[in-house]
Amino acid sequence: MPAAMNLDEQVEYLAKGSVDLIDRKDLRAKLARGKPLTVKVGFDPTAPDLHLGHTVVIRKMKHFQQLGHRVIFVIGDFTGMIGDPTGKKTTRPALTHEEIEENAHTYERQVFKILDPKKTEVRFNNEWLGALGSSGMIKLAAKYTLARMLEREDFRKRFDSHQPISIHELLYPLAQAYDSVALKADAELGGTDQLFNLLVGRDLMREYGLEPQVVLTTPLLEGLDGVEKMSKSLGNYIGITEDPQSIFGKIMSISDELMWKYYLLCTDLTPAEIETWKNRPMEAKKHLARFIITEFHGADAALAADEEFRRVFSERQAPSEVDEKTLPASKEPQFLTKIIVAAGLAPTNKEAQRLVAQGGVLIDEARVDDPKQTIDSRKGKTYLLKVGKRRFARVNFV
RNA sequence: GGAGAGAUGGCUGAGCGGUCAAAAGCAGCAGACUGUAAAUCUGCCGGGCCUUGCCCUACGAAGGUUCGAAUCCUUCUCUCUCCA
Repeated sequence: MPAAMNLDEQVEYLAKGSVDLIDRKDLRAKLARGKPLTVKVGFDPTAPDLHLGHTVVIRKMKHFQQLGHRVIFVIGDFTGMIGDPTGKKTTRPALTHEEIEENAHTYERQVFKILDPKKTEVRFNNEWLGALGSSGMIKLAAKYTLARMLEREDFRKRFDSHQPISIHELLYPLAQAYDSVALKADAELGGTDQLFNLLVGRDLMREYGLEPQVVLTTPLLEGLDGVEKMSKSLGNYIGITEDPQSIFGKIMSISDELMWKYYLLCTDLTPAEIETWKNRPMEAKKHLARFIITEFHGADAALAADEEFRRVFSERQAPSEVDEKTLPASKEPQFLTKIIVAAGLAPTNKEAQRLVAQGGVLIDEARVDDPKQTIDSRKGKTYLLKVGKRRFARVNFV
C-alpha cells in the first residue's frame, strides 16, 4: 500500500472501484485538512455469515484505514428492528441481545481478516438511537418530509404502483442517517442500494448543523450465477469462512466475464495489473482464487487448494482426502442408488437414480449406467464412489 | 362500510373440467467437449418403492359438485385495488 501519496493520489485511491462519490471535491477538502476522517459503515445484525459481496465495501474501508483514517463498523441493532425496506418481503424476527452480541463477534472474526482490528471501532446504533425515545424519534421525523422520502426509487415505485409502504419503513433511512449525526461522520460507505440512505445522512447532518458526510458507494457483486447479486439466500455466494477447497472451486466456476469484475472488486490489483492477465483466463482465474483464499486462510491453504483442484478436475483423480462412510453390511446385494443416498452423495433415491442414468456415477473409477445396479455389500467390502464431478466418498461395509 | 382482483413447483410466470407432476424462462444437476466447476451443446430437474411401472404428495386452507378439478361452487386465510 502506498506510503506517501499526495492529495490527488489519495482521492484516486479511495475512489477506485466506487460507483458514486458525493462529492469528490468534499472528499478532497476533508482530506486536505490532514486530520483522520471518521468513516462509518453500517451492517445489519442479522446475517453474520459474510460473503465475498460484503467484502467489497469492507475492502474500501480498509483503503481508508490504510491512509490512517478512523473506521467505525456500526452494527444496526436498532435499525435491525425496522429492517431496511429494500426489496424485502418478509419481516424478520427480533433478535435477542445475546444473539446480536454473538453475531457481532462473528462479524469481527470475519471482518478482521481484511481490516486491521487495532484501527477499527465497533459500535451499536441502539446506543444513541435507543436513547432518543419516542419523542426524540418524532423530533427526528420532523426533520424530513414525505416528498423527499418518496424520492427514493424503491418507495417511489411502490407508491406509484399502489404497493404498501409501512410508516415505520420511512424511519429506516432517518435512523441510519442519525447514526452519521451521532458519530459526526466525515464519510459513509455502502453498496449502491444504500445511496438514498447515505444521502439522507448528508441532509440530516446539515439539519443538525454538521458538515455533511461524503458518500461513497460500491457496486453490488454478482453471485456465482453471474445474474443475481450475491446473497446467501440465493445460494450463489462464496462465504469468507468456507473451506479453501470450496472457495477455489467456486471461483473457478464463475464465468470468465464475471471474473474481471471480481478482480476489480475483490483484489487490490490496479486495473493495469489486471489487464496483464487478460490473455490467459484460466491462469487468471486460478490466481484470483489463490489471492482470495490467501486473504482468508493463508498462502499455504491457497496452494493446497490449487494442487487439489488440479488433481481432481484437471487430472480427474480422486481427491487426496476422501470422506469415509461406514454402512451396515448385508448378505444380500444392495441397490447402488440406496448406497449413494446412505453415503450422503445424493439427497433422494430418485436423484441418485437420475445421476446413475446420466452416467454421473463411478464405482472404483468405473462408470455405472444401470440404475438397477446392485453391489455386493457384505462385511469388509469397500468402494470408492464418485458422484458427479465433485462428490466423493469411500464406503466401508461393516 | 361497500365493490372488485389475486394466491401455481427454488424464483419469474402459463395453464381449455379429463391427454397436468403441471408450458416457458431463470437458477440447479449430469454428460459431452474444453483452457477451468468458463463458454457451447445435449439430457435431467416432487417423492417412494425388492426399481420403470405402479403408488403417494402437490397448484393459499377446508369442504362440496363431478366418473374425473390447478381449472366449477361454498366458506376461510392472506395480499392488493377502487369507492366511501
